[in-house]
Amino acid sequence: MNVREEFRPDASLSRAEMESLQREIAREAVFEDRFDLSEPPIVVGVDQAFPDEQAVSAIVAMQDGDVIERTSAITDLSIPYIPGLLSFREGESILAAFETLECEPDLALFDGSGRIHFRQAGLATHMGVALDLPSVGVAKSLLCGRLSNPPEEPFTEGTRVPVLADGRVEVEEGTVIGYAIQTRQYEGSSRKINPLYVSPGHRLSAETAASLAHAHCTDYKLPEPIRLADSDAGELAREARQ
DNA sequence: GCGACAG
DNA sequence: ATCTTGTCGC
Repeated sequence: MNVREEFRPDASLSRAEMESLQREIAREAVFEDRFDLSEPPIVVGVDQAFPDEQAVSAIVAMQDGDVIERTSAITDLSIPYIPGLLSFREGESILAAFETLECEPDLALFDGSGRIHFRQAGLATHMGVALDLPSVGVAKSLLCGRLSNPPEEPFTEGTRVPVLADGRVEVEEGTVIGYAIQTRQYEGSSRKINPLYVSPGHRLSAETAASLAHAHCTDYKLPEPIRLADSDAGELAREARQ
């Protein structure tokens, strides 16, 4: 796939420059439904693993329930993990992997936040804008924002709670920036499963992002394309270490 | 100083 | 994320 070079994450930028680029990305991002899905749509899941000081990004493309392509890339890591700047640490390897992808995806699911981000430019938003591809952020914990009228925990399976912008997000407070979704839950057990925090990356509304992510959680808590990409990345990381 | 922090 | 064994539950 083609990459918009002005948005390629550059780890040599200063922290202030990274934050400034994120504000530009957020202005470029569209948090409304502006996409067309081919029939049947091609959905890719993206995930990373980190052997030593390197980043492995794996992409799994699925269509109609089948895997149609798998690809990956490995790059050196140059900056540490800093909350809010994740895409600058992991973005280069992700884009490198996309540049080897042969099929034309309709949608990408990322492991991390999209609009649920201090400057509304999380990993899924940054990558979605850089690739001009409809994207969704699927996080396992909440970076910022707050739940709106959450029911009593643990949430029952199927529960969907709006995530609202709080004082830490650079947008009008109360804006719906994503959803907490309980895709799986135990019944009659003392154990509990945490919800997913889904947010639009690019070209999608929060509602559509939630529905699309949820629709791909066929067998497990995580959307299937992400789950498979996670296992691919993990396996490639083991090989890279040895 | 306090609180809060995706992967 | 990563370092890692055992352990609980079906």
